[in-house]
Amino acid sequence: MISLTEENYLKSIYHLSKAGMESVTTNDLAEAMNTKAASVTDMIKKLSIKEFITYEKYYGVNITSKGKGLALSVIRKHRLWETFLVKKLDFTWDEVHEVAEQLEHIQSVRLIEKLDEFLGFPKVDPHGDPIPDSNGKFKVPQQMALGSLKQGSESIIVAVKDSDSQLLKYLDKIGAHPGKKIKVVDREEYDGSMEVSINGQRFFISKEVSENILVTA
Amino acid sequence: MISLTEENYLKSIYHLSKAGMESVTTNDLAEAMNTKAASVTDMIKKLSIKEFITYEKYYGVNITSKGKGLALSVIRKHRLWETFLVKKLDFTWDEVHEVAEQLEHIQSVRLIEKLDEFLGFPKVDPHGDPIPDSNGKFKVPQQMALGSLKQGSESIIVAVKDSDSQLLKYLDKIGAHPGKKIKVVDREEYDGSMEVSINGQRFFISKEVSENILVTA
DNA sequence: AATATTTTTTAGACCTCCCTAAAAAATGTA
DNA sequence: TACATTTTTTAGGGAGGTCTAAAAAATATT
Repeated sequence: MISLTEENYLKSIYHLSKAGMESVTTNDLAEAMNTKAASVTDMIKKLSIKEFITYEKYYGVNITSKGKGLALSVIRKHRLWETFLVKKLDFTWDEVHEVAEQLEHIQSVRLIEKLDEFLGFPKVDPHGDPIPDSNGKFKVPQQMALGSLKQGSESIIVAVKDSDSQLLKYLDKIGAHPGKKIKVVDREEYDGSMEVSINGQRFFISKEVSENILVTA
Repeated sequence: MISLTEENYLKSIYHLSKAGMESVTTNDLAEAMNTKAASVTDMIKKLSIKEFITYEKYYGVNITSKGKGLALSVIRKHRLWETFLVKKLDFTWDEVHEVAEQLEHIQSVRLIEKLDEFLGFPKVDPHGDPIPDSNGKFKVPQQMALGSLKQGSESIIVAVKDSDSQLLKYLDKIGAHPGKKIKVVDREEYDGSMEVSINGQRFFISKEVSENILVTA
């Protein structure tokens, strides 16, 4: 049996190792989990005994395929629940994260298969992130940060990186949803800010924002 | 903050005090919670400090109105989720209990209000039990055990007492759902068994079963 | 290379919830 | 009423998860 806390650690380890490639450090994990390094050391010992990760003292953590499988099943549940909340219960996309953090830990294979079916087997969640299938497989989306595009280039929004509620509310306001076309009208090299056009309207967005909008060519 | 375990204790205390009227004993609670009397003593101390119950040594436990409110909100969630599982995800009524036991602990007022709306503000769950509103109010159903009816009497099934999966599967098989008419054709005083007719078909049912079928005149 | 700084681990402790064993109170019986 | 039985509580301890403080290892600086 795996505990709720262990699932959350595993999810963080999975996400951190995707991002950084290198093995995950104790400190990174402590920050991600909002806890102290000492607590992390305790937990990673347990997770490595259970063979969800491999762990070498003073070096860091690597996720095993067993661990990856479990992390992906939690991520699958999280994204299906988010989709449910937005599509069926009319939540806005900035409201779903917190609740999905709880729902992702419900243990019932049948429930999640039925939910998937009920939602029409969606491939991405409301933020544009891919939903793994029951085997943990999903298409790696061809995506890059809007902030890395040259002036004049046009692209389609596919996802939003951060799930911060403030950011999502803002993107909602300017109409920057997955699926929408976005054009880089102007780009300021000094501070990385840019002027973009969405739905024929123009907006100035900061570097921070432009790096959180993921687009495809 | 209230823990998952505390919520479960409170729910049990609520149900036991409904059933027995008297104050709830440590042993009853231990049996209901599948734990030991000593553990119960620990927990009821905590719950009484938090003023969800009053507790007198060697006497027993009484639920406070604060405690009742919380128990009812958990019960509301449980029954709404059961309704969701049956109505939207095509679960059968014998499959829902276990999953609803987990879902009932999800903390989000908004979620449960939206879910209620999505389901069309149902008044009873799939087993015929009333769903409390957000203030904990619900109509106390006029109901009695089928087993207490005289030979020849006709009534309508309103609910099923036990949520045991075996029982529910059996009731499913004979078509004994809430809403259905049922007639006591014959009644055997020796062992309390009876012959009943549902949908024009006749079945022999044991005393145990007849006491778990709740009907209204 | 020696020293200073940062990161990580160990040690010891606390809280929650559970347990077993034994003591205390309540209840039943002769 | 005195004794036996049952119920409940206390005492002490264990597993999961957290923390702070201090030690150990790794890394950076001079």
